[in-house]
Amino acid sequence: MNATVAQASLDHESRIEQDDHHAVRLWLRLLTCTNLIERHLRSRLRTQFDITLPRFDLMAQLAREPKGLTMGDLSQRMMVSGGNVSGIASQLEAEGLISREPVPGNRRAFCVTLTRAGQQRFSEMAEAHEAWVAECLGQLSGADCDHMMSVLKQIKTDVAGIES
Amino acid sequence: MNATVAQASLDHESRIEQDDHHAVRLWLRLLTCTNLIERHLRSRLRTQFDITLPRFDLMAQLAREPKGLTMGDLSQRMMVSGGNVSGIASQLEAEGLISREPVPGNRRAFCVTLTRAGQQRFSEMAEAHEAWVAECLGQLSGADCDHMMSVLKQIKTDVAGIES
DNA sequence: AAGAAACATTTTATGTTTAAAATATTAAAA
DNA sequence: TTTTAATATTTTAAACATAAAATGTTTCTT
Repeated sequence: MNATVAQASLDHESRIEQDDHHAVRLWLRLLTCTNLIERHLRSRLRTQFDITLPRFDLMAQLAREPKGLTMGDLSQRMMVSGGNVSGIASQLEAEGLISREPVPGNRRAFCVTLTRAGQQRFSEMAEAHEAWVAECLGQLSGADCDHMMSVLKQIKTDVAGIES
Repeated sequence: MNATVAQASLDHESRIEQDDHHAVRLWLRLLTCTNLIERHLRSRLRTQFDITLPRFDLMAQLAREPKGLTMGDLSQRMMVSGGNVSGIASQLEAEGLISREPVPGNRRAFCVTLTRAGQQRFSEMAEAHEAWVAECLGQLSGADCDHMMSVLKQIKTDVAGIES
């Protein structure tokens, strides 16, 4: 990684370089795999329900919180920018799937909830979505699934610790 | 998954439903993890080298093929649309990092290669990029890494088989 | 050779995403 | 009270992404 390292540590360095290469290879495969599935789901949502993945994700967050969420909550949970949530929410509101109502004690915030139509629509989509995901990942053994879950959890922790 | 299934198969069905839930949970974690790392790399590339991930990816493809690639090759390898490659390549060309030259025997195609400056620039970035990825994934044991690789390979195959 | 089909790329229109600026509200400090 | 800082959201500008149309080239058929 650094051409100026002492020759005495060459073995060690080459070992580290190899590990780095392995890490990159794993990363590329991880990325390809995720993109493949994401593309698949995106395409199905488009063709079957004429909806985009971000819109579906926003509705999924709301479905988990019947009491509603603020725009900021949504931004945080979806891990996207506030401006992004703002745009997506506008579209969903125009379609009558969500509603934005002012919060009594706080004139800055809006409480976003699924409308009746939104709940109905989402439950249909969620069922199909679950089946599509199972189609992609269902072939994995329980052990593989568990192992992946724990490794990914560790990665999540590792990455979160970097920027601190 | 289907509310109309016979009661006699309830155990079996509930088992399937549970597996589906597991699949969704795994998918969400996979997505979160990948996004986390991608965001991290994107941000580092931006701050350290003032370049975007797509531009870096395009240069990475060219770095692997010193003889150059056509626009169509790039589109296929990067798994993005041709129009997209066209736009990204224009910018990189304007910055003098790649060059597009006509192919002798085929006036339709262009051969895209890294310029001298592009090679130099990319090798700096690649070194840093590798270290960043290792920072994210380097804590994994060799066994975990190998296991992930094989599981992801299977997933890739499974997903590819769906749309056929 | 002429026309049709396939190929390689670019352009256009539309939509997504982010960062940053702008707007407005609330809370805290002087 | 007035200023300041923090909060919540929207708007704007730029990059990215796709599909579809347009352009030009090559190959195949007849």
